[in-house]
Amino acid sequence: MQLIQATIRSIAGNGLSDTTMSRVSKEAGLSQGIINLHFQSKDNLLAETLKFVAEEYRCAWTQALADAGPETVDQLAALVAVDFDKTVCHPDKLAVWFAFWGESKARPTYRNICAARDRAYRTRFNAVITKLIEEGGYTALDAENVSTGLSAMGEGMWLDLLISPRRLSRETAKAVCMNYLSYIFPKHYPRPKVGIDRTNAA
Amino acid sequence: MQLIQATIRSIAGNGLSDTTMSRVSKEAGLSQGIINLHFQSKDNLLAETLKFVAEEYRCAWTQALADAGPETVDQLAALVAVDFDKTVCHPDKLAVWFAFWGESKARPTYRNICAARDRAYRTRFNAVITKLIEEGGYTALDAENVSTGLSAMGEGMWLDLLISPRRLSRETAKAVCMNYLSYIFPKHYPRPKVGIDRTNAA
DNA sequence: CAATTATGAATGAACAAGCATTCATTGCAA
DNA sequence: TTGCAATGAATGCTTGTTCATTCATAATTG
Repeated sequence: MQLIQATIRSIAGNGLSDTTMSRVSKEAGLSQGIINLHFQSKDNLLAETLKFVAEEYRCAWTQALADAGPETVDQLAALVAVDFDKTVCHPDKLAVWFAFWGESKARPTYRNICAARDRAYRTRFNAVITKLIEEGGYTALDAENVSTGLSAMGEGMWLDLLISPRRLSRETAKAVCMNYLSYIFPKHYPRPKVGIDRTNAA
Repeated sequence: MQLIQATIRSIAGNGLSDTTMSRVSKEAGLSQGIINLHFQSKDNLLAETLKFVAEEYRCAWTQALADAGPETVDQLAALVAVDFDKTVCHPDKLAVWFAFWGESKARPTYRNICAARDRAYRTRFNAVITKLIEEGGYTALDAENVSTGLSAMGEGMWLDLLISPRRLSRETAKAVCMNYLSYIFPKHYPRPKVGIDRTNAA
């Protein structure tokens, strides 16, 4: 939807607290009243925008998992990779996530949408990691611990990509996560060559 | 300062976009005009609030480093621990960080404060990790990679603590980070017993 | 086939509510 | 009396929302 895309751009460009009805409709090239016509209220537009981004994320990892094939190793690598996918990890989308996370403590609506996304993803994530631990005989590992740490690392990378995109590229961020995997699951992921790629990708 | 504390509580309770001058002054138990008297403008109050939290964080890790003694192993453990310290990792403070991170893409003022905090911290963090790599003869490790990953994991944990404080305690979050360290620096950090503590700390 | 009507999306001026900011006034301590 | 921190009513501006009106297209009619 044209208006949701305009909202995403406005949040990225003006911040959530300076995202007004008139700015969004101007961004969309439409008139003032158009948002209330289609979304009833501003609150609703914002909730729908968050839902849109969350749904896009869900689709991305579902598809990635399907494309990865039957091997658990590939499935886990695919789940990590999707976090740094061009669409999902777009600067504007990152800004949207952080904008809503910042408000989520005060707004149950936002928090619930975020928590639901998290639950769905983590359930699947946990299952893949549990399977890899079993298949690989990594008896010393705890699935909950690994999945909590790995997904936290991914989210922290998003913050770095949001705040200092100059210092970090999506590729480098992914490489750092893969490096973590290579230490946790040494039999399944190659230890990358020393040094992180410092070429600055757009 | 009384007004900055009130601002922190308001951001945590109402969100940044519903944090108004009247709400903050009411929260502080003072009158309408008081903020402009002491801080000139709302923008300035918010910037000072962010600076306050950033400064508090800087003091915390500086002190932690001083208290840790001369051993590099202890220094790194102290830097990880401080992220989950009761004061620094307080729910309201987390809400403040995420609120400003969410706006930072649109507001250079906020972004600069965040980036400055990041630079100072990461320089020190990197130095400690570099030293441990040298001392321990971990030739396969790249300091930049390890420090990027570890600090990202810490920030991701903050998000989990903000969104789902029920699922995760500060202690558990720290344990997950320490588990990462035990895989990266096996000679220096004990591998914790399997399973993460799931007791739900307040 | 042309003329007319019906339909629903889009408009933008108007409105009340809430906002940040100002400043003449107050209260209090020195 | 003096000096200064604090007040809170008043101000002008911006916000979200409404709704009578416009516009473009589809359906109906003679």
